[in-house]
Amino acid sequence: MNNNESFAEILKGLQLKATTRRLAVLSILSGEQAYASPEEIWKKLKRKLNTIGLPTVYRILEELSDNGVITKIIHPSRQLYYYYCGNAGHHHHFICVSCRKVEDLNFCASREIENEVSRNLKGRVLSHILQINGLCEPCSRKKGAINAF
Amino acid sequence: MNNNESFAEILKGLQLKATTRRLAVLSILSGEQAYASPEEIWKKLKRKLNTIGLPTVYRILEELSDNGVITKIIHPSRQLYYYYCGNAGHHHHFICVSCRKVEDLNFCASREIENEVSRNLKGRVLSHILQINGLCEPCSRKKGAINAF
DNA sequence: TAACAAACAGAAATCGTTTCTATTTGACCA
DNA sequence: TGGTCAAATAGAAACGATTTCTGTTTGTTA
Ligand SMILES: [Zn+2]
Ligand SMILES: [Zn+2]
Ligand SMILES: [Zn+2]
Ligand SMILES: [Zn+2]
Repeated sequence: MNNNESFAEILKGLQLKATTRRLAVLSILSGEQAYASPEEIWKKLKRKLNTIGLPTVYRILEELSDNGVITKIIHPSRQLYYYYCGNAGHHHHFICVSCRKVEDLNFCASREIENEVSRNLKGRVLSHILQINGLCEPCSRKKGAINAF
Repeated sequence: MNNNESFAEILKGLQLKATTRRLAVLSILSGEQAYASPEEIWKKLKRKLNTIGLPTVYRILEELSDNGVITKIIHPSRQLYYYYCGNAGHHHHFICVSCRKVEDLNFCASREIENEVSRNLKGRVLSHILQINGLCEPCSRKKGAINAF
């Protein structure tokens, strides 16, 4: 089973049509080594498709993100970025604000948090954000990398 | 020492002038029970000051947030919100996406994360986000509250 | 292959946020 | 207390990432 077929399966499972556009977005994104902006993804898509609108890219990225197929990056600049992470299961990310590399963290405090919220606050957790912003090893050696964002 | 005086001290410590505008922003924000948007804060400021520009509000909020005096809320809608939290020391928040209440969490995984990043990834942590989005106790009882944001 | 809802293109609008420049203010000191 | 100067601000304007809208196309199912 190649990537396109497995992506089609994923979309079908979410009751989303396996359109050329959606498969192309997943193909591009899964080939990226770093998180990418909607416009960057759009520019790459235009090379392989006759026509593709930027609003379509926004819509597809949001759909896939809402369904957990891709990850939305919370960038300090507040611009939107997305990343495809093959790692199944709930986890969080260390992102490099300089070169945009994404690395998995094997840590999540969701249990402790859930306990505290439900016990002390009697509230209901809908979602949680845990993201570490920093510089990856190569970037932390470069002087001035921190100014790049 | 009243609030204004202590806020002036804080600003002085940050080498920021204790201007009428900055003190007014802190006064408004410290009286809020919920996180507020720049425009909402601006509207309240206009009631107590002759003139105040919206760009000024944005600038002051960002300054105070950068210096850790107030907290920036990472809202699912990606709009900017700020909150004044009197609780000194590093901590994180549970926010209600319906009524905008903010509650403190006594939990932060920064040590574990720092260890994992520096040991496994050899990277450098610049900042981390940990925020729990949900519904507070009263809102979780109301039907339809989840649709309010 | 026909039918229909879902998905899309392209243009346009939206609006939260930032930039810019002239003016005012606050901190400091004589 | 008044003078000085950099810091801070007002107001207008621009910005640009994101969203909305409408007519058209596409994918799925039978
Ligand atoms: Zn991952
Ligand atoms: Zn988690
Ligand atoms: Zn707090
Ligand atoms: Zn923390």
